[in-house]
Amino acid sequence: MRIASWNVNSIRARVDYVVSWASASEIDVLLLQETKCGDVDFPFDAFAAAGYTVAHHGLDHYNGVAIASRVGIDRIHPGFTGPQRPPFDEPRLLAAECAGVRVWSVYVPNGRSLDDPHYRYKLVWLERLRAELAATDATERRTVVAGDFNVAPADIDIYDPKRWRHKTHASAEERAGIGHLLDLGLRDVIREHHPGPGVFTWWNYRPGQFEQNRGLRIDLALCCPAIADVITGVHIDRAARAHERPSDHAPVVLELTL
DNA sequence: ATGCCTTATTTCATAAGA
Repeated sequence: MRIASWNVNSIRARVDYVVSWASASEIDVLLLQETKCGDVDFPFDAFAAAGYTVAHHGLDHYNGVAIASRVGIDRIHPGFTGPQRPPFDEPRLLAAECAGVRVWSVYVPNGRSLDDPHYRYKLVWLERLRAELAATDATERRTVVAGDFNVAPADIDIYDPKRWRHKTHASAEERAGIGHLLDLGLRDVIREHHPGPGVFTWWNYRPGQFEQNRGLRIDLALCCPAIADVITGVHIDRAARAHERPSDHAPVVLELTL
């Protein structure tokens, strides 16, 4: 079974490539972030033509998350449990069950800068995600929580840590937010399978950044122990980032044997 | 010190991303 996660930076801008990539890569379950469209504008037909059923949670041209599956999908749950006051009602979280695995597509708020109100929002959002996962016994059942977490968990996840020392994505508070998710018992399987430096999932669009591998590892796949134990490979598909008119994120592919 | 690029919509400008 293959489960992938990809921040596509607008699904409508590159739906043909995303669907063809998923088919060619034999992805069974694809978690998408930043679809940047409302439900009525999501290109369901293009996915259906390739055999994927899609659950989408989007509102307008910001945020938006989806789960595309060719192995069935049910128990779809958008957002946090219960009514949410703005901005916690932004479409950034979607859970569903696919072939016996509970999958979560996650798009953590950016934070913008350490002195911006969005930074505090980001920290609270991460804590709410922790509470949501704890309430659903995420570590007790087959669970994959993947997406764009907008946090580089450690200095090794940044091409130039000094440059990011006082910026969002690298602060101790944000890293603690990720740490609390791991404290639940979830495991960072990208890092487990790729312990060395230079392992990134995002590169700035500016010229040369990708070519020189000046990136960040901010897309994560956090798995319960039962899933983490049966993962046979983790692949960050840099070819997709090298494609014409790409997303600024590369897809992360998990190969597992259930 | 700042912009570089890309997306979308309120388009020849702005907000947001990370």
